[in-house]
Amino acid sequence: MVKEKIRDKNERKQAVLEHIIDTYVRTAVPVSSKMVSELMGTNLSSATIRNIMAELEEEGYITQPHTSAGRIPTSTGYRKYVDRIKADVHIERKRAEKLEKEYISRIRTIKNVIEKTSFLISRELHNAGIVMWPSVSDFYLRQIEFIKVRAETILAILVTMTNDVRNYMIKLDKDLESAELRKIANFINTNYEGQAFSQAFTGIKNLVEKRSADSEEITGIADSVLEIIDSIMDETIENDVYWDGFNFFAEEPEFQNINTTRKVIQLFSNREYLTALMKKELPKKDLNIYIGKENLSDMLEDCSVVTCGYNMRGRTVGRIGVVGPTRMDYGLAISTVQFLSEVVGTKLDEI
Amino acid sequence: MVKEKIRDKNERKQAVLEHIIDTYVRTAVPVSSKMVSELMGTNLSSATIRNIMAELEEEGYITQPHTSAGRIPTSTGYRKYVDRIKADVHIERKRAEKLEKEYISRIRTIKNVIEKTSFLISRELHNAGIVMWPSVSDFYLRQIEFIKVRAETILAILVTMTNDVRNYMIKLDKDLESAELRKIANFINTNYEGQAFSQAFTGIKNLVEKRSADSEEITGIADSVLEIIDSIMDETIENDVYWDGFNFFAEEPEFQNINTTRKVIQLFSNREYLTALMKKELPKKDLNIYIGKENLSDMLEDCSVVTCGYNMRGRTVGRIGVVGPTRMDYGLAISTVQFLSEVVGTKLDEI
DNA sequence: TTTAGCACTCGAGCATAATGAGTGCTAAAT
DNA sequence: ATTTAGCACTCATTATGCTCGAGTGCTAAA
Repeated sequence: MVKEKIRDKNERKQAVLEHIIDTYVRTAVPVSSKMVSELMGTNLSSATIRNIMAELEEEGYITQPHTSAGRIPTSTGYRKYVDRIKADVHIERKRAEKLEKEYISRIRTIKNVIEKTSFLISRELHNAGIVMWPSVSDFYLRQIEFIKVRAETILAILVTMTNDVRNYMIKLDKDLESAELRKIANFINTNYEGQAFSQAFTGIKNLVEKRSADSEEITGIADSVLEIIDSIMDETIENDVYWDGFNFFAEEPEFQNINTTRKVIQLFSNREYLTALMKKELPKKDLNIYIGKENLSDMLEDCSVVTCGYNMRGRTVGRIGVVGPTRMDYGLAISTVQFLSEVVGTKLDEI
Repeated sequence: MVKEKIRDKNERKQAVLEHIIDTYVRTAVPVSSKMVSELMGTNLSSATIRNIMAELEEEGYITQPHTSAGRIPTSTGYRKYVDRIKADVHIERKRAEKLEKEYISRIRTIKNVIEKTSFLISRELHNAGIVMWPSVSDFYLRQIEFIKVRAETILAILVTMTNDVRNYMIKLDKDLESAELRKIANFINTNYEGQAFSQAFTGIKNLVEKRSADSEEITGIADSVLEIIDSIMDETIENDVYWDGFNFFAEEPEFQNINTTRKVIQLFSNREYLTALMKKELPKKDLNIYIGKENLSDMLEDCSVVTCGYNMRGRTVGRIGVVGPTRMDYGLAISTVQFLSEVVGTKLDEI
């Protein structure tokens, strides 16, 4: 019986926290006990709510900007809220269908998917949408070609199964003839089409290093092949980040604060940080959420970042996400990012 | 004699305007008559200066934020100032040498030049540096290759004399064999290496359309060649814009004003506008300056834009410039942009 | 034509007070 | 034991009035 009561109480407390967060997210104004009391269907007076709110403040979930103001959630408060809702957040069928339809036209390359997705995230959530490309080494090889640009310099062109194209200028120790280059390209194209670049490259390296019989066509120039492959592998390991909708920040009331503004601009002026942030979480497919001060960088201390990995052929190869002020509709953000990460996965597999 | 006096007077008036502008640009604080009187070496009292300032205000060159404040320049004021100084602004030898030295290392491609230049502009002027790429059709052909990606789809790869690479996916009406593609590439490479792409392409079109004897190698597939050339020409006509140092805006006092801030963010969130702005001025090599309200767009009404064309092999093919608040050191901006546009020209010709 | 001198204007800074939203605490009610 | 009515208290916000001083415009004298 005692246990029962405690659970009741905790649930009520939780409900209060949720109401505070929901309305604060909507209005950007500190929430009063009276407000919460009205929102809770149960007829609890504001005085009771005040007691509960005092406890919530004690526990660090909410805080007062000043004595005679209502409460606003802390990072910890948002965290508790998010941890509670994240498991059972689901996108509405209608929204899901509407979003999926946006991918119908002109989605032929990964680039198309990346751009469309960051656009959709920013439009739907009114915040900056960010998308990390798969590393080129995770793409699938359709074709590789080498062009001799001048003595000892070649241009390697990688065409992926998704029709994205990458090129790398490579300086070699030894000069190669166009015919030799064609031989190498031919060897790779016939034996490795459809494989991931990383896989293809390690495959080639193994074969060449072992001087395997399968690679007799290129035995004479084995060293150069290894040199080429190594150079390309160096370049293809990077994950680029693309974003859109930074301007939505300017519309948020948080933007009144010059200091916050400066930090956000700083953030979006230096590519590296956002890239590092997403890269760190890359291997996992899971949803990941950093709220306010949970972010290690000052630049992000007034922001939250919600990201989720996406798969290509069953492997997690990139992440998509949203960056916005801490006062963010986490439910919507989670459901949208999570859903779109699935869509990105399917689209990538479809093309 | 009368004429002589009037010139004296006008010159004095001009000097007052210049002092107001110089100090306002430095301090961002309205300039008082006392201040100006001290700055002018001549011993004119503040009362006299006040009379002159009243005239300047009458004529629309300066304005008062409020009755008991000093004066700040208007767009017209800046304009008059700029028109007066722009002819005899020259960069100091030392600065010029220092800037030129920055281009020593790792400048091998146009991309390197573009990125270095926008970085230098933003660093030197503490404002956003913008650089418009030459259109690909103005690049010089080192090599062109075609890769057959699948039936009726080919990838065209353009390598420029500066080692920049562009690729375009082209859908054809008719299928072509790899051998045929190689023939076309070969034809172009042997006959047009070193020429500007635009020139090469029109040359090819003429030849092929006339069924000239010089093009007998490719007569069988003339239609396809024309189709390919047309597709590429469509794509290569664009001028991309690159920028850097947007974050410097956040440090200017103008940034305290949320409204200005919003507009500036809007501006940098939509690529098209800046591109259009520079494109419009492209054909001319001249320095171009838009001050405050002279800009047609609201987004730029608190900003000024200083741009200058740069040449490649004697033709103006792109522009570089700076975007900053109206309160900008125009002298420095003009000399830097002008000088760097020359440097860009030489560097492009060198690589 | 210049300038000293002075009245005038107006923003900035500061103190004071009223208002009211919202709280915390206590004592009574359930 | 829990809830709540009631009330004192706090403090941001707004308004008001005040002084200070920077800067002006104008006038009359130099």
